Amino acid sequence: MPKIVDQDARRRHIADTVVRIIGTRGIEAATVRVVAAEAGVSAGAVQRCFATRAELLRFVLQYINIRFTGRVAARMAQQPDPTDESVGLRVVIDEMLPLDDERRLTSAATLALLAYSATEPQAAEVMRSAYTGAHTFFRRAFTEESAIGLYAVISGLQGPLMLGAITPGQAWSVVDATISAATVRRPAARSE
Amino acid sequence: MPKIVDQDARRRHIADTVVRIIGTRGIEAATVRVVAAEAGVSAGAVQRCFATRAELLRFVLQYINIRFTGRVAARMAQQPDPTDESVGLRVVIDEMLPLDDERRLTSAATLALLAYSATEPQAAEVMRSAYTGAHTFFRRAFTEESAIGLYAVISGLQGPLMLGAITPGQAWSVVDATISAATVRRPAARSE
DNA sequence: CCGTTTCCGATACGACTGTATCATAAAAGC
DNA sequence: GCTTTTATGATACAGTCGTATCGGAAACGG
Repeated sequence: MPKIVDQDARRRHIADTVVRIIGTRGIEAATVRVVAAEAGVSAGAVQRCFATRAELLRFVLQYINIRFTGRVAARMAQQPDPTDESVGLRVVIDEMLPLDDERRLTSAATLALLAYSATEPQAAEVMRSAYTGAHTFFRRAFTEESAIGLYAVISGLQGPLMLGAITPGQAWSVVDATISAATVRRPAARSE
Repeated sequence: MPKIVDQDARRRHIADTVVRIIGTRGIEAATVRVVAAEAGVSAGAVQRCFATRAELLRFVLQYINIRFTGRVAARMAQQPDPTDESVGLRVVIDEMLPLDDERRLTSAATLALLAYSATEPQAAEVMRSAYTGAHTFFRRAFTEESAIGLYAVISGLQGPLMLGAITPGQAWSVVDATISAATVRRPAARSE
């Protein structure tokens, strides 16, 4: 056999590169050649990892979700009380907002891939399952309506934040107000 | 002079076509040739109306906003009480949500152009001014925080709605709850 | 140490991209 | 009615796209 490389690791490395490219230059710049060059691999390597560009973009979408979960888990692990639900909520929201360059890249890429999903059924499927996952998470603490609303607020704040139309402080104020107004799942948890 | 055509009308017609193309086949499909063919004009005509593709996309972004304003105004004009603020609010929100095929096209195109704006400073400028306009509108009735929050909710509902992850009914429930929880601009308007 | 198998990077291909150029046809001035 | 002027649609061009193909390097079985 020829020199074996860890294909899965390479796929993740390429996906990381694609997120960076889409986040900085847009989805149209994420061509096979550009991705290969930026990732430091040959164009053939990209082709062998992903049969088509559509498959690559779909994988990137999944990868962003997986990476997101991993980051949240990592941050939760080093919290004093990892089981505290409100802390977990805050970490998840914080990780979703484009509050630094790193998360700005991810937000921009996610936004581009959401728009991409609007016209690509297979990508839409991936996006939908990601949405279902988020929804399930928020449903742990809130009613269905509040869960949808909170997720919508966070998603909707990404655009203005990226454009610099609002400040991170304003975004957090809105999030806090939304959480306060949200109805918790178990009324017994609140004194009302 | 040769046969004169209404350039502005042609620009709007092309922009309409571009919205349809982006909404159905994605922004990458909005090439000069495809746009020309779909609009029923020559490629040269598109070139003469818009010097570059970037300029075309920027115009489409502006055009969507102008068209949006026009539609809201048209719907308001045929309301029994066009000055009723709550009715206006509801019309604006209704027009922003992808609740039929027409508005779905616009939402998908807007989403794609927002993602595009994330990496194109000039388009970002247009997007920002559109955001400022919306913000100003919502500020007429609500506090700044509530205005940002309401706009974020509506924006954030577009994705799940387009994906079919939530129903229009759920979306409206969330919007209603958000409006109810929002603090109005003049406390005197409410009995508290 | 030598097939043999497997995967590697490079190259090839046809299609399509955005943009520039250009001959031509149509309207306006007189 | 003829000249002048200008917008028109077609074509040209260099570059890039996604994808298919292929010779050769690298590791294993023997």
